[in-house]
Amino acid sequence: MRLPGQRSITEAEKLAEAKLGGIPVRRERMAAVANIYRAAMTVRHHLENSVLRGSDLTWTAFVVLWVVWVWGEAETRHVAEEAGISKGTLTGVSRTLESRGLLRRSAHPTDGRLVLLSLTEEGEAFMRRVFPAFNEEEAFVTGRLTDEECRGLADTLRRVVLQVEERGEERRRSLLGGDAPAPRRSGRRAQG
Amino acid sequence: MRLPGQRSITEAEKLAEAKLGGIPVRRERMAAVANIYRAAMTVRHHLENSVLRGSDLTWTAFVVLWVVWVWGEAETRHVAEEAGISKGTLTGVSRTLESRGLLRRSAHPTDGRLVLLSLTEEGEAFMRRVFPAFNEEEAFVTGRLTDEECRGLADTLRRVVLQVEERGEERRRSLLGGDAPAPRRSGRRAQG
DNA sequence: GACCTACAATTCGGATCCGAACGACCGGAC
DNA sequence: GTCCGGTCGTTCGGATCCGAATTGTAGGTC
Repeated sequence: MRLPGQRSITEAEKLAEAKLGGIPVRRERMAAVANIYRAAMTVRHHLENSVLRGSDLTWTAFVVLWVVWVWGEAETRHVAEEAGISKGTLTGVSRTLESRGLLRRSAHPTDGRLVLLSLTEEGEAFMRRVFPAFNEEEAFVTGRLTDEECRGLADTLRRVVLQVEERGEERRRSLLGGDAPAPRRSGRRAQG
Repeated sequence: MRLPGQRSITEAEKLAEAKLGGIPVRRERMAAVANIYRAAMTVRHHLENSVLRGSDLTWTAFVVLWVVWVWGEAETRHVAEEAGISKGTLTGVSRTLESRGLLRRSAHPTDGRLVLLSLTEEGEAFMRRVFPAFNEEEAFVTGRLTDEECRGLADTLRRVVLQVEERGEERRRSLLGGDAPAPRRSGRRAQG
């Protein structure tokens, strides 16, 4: 059991504490969000530079393969949603994976708007071979946690995701106060 | 108190369970890593489309500003490390921020190799104005967690980061078995 | 001085990445 | 049939993003 004073606060968090002396801050919330993102990037970096490097796959490409693998066959918008990328990004990633022979893109039999993604036999073989190694590294990065801590962690994080999925859109609307959201500086412009 | 059977497993996790029936998998580890990344992307997306959208700043640009803000003045390699991006990416991001008048780049007084980053007065004012709103959204996304759960979450995630930081490099070396890591398919080639 | 190793930021090829605009398609109303 | 609102995937401008190659400086040794 750790006492609060023994937590291993990072150097950056200490500096933030000093800088924010005069500003009211919800420090536990700040620390929680900062560490969610830091852990995610650290884990991604480790996996990209261990198991994925040998196959020259990016994290995103692997996630897309994984989603299609467990779903069997899926419509692109659902894959994009589950993989956490935009539809436009998926178009590019799935083309890359198709060119490597791992993914197949086929038309929906009755709805001409839809495109279905599925793994080729080579893609299936790839996942059967690489996923165990991937899972080994997942075990490595969580090596300082017990099984029960992993379950608790996943459960806690699911509640964060659920909060945003169920209340996020409403929240963003109320923050804008009815105004239309500002367009991004980058991105496609109206027809020239 | 939740019982194991009442955890809100996502649909994808159920499908993975079925697909992996014949493969030995450390399921708690898989769920932990998957939810770390999913939560990180969900939170990032919400913040980019709420407080950051109005200022037309990306998450990465904001993180860089934040790091420089709490550090006061810092060398670029340290900022890149802390922000979780490569030095090359920081060169581009800091140039973008400089062009908007939020960040200043200055030469180190004695070491000509170093570049120091600091906020302009406009950048300081920006952070004093935007950070409280950012922190409000951090509180929103963690709204279903208690203060104590946030502290526990941050503590658990720090242990994941620590594991990779302290053992990751050695681990990646041993996985490669002494071989040099394969180069990425993308990236700069030897001089043509 | 010349030379060399170490380390700094920058350059840049290729791949992502977002999201607004867009074109193709669906399905119901008329 | 034609229209028309809604929903697909794709296109594409601009910004990231990585990391190997490169350029430049530091701090020696000779």
